[in-house]
Amino acid sequence: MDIASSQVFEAGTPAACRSCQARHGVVCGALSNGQLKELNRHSLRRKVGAGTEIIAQGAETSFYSNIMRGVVKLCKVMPDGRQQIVGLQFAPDFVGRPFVRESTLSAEAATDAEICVFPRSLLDRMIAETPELQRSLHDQALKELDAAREWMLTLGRRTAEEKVASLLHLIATHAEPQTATSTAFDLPLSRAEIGDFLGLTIETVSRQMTRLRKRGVILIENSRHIVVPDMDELERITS
Amino acid sequence: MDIASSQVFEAGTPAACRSCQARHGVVCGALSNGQLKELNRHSLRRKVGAGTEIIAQGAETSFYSNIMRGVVKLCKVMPDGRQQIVGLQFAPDFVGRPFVRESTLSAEAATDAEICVFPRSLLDRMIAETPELQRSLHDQALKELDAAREWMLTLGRRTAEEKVASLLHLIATHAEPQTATSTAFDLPLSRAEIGDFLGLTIETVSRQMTRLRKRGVILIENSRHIVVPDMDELERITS
DNA sequence: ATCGCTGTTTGATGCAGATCAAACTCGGTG
DNA sequence: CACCGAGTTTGATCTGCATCAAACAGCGAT
Repeated sequence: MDIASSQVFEAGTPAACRSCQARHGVVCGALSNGQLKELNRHSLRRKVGAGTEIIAQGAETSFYSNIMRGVVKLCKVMPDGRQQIVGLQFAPDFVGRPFVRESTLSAEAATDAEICVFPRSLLDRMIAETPELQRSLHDQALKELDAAREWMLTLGRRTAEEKVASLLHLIATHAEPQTATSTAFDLPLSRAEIGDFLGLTIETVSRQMTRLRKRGVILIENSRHIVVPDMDELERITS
Repeated sequence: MDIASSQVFEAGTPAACRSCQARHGVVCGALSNGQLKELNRHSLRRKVGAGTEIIAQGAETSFYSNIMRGVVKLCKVMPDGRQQIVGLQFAPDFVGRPFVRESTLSAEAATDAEICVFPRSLLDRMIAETPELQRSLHDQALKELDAAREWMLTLGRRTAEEKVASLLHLIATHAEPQTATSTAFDLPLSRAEIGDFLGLTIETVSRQMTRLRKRGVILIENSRHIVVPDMDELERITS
């Protein structure tokens, strides 16, 4: 399950990363053609199944990734097992903590995903040489900081109903296919994961979902597929 | 009360910022002598009283600051008045959101403080020209991100008692004068502010403080001055 | 001193969400 | 098909924190 396993960089075939050449991803967009070529020689595109741990909490990291497809959750767990999701990342986000060897959180694929994996040492060097890349990662860090703080407000001050509505709004906003007002999307998270993101139990999440359904705010096609007839209505509940 | 008032930069006397020359602060440590001189010509050291709003939520910001002394709280408030503190900043932290015109949160002096104020346009230019400054601000953003995520765990998954212990631990860690195991410090926050940081009410904060006192974990010399006989004991409660 | 104001503590009661428990759904498997 | 197990929903009850209410402490102004 460990993406960092040595065969990735040593025994694996370092295939060119076509997506990166196409300038997807936070990292590749900021590089020169020469750098991109070098990065491609040492990077590898990987498909990972839902639930795969990409980075372990407390472990040394030897690589960074770009998310090319799918959703990755960032998790913190306490010694007694209590758990909190502290961020959701979507393509084309960057995963990894520049400059610091040890990760204070775990990153896990929430859905099946494709990621583009770079050796840490190489990317650290490129960051140091490329102000534009530094800037690009700085931007992402600030974006994540805003998201984290917005979520602190949700965790600290919103009711269970508002929390669930906020989560649905967040997912809907990041899901691609949207019509004018109505939106349909797949939830990348189970009820348990939603609970861990919102600081609630499974049961409370479930109850709030059915309350929203009974009020006509959402349709639950199945537990993972949601339709929102009117996004404004959902946003209103968010507060 | 508005620090950004025009007289600061137009009518005020732009005194040299001695602290910055001494390389305090996140910004000044990363600049060349020439840049520092230019920055000094346009920056101003200001004393602000506790409660002064430095940046208003939703307002355009025309300046950044370095905290030279005191504590600054970062706040988000909801339309209905519910409020969440999303960060505490101590000297020599940087205050302001690079690259973005409008602030999504307010910054307010929690204690009497001294800050070093720079015009936004000038510092933005220096960031663009100075990779080391970019790096320095990037580092701070990552540090704040780690802190925000750690606090998300506290908000989502810790009990009231653990929350209060976590806050005391946080403050104790950032307060300067510490003996080997025992620590004494001033709380920079009122009970109401602590509640807004922890997602609790004033009453619950107060009750948990007296519980910790009765158990001998802390001494409350007065409501703002705390002694922790054994930091390990406090840390244990934090979980 | 006495007043009045603001912040804090303490007490009594209520309720949102946790916990405990059981039924239901659905996709996979022998 | 029946069976199983994991995930989800629903119901009954409990509890930690919120809410409502009142006393208390500190402190500047008169």
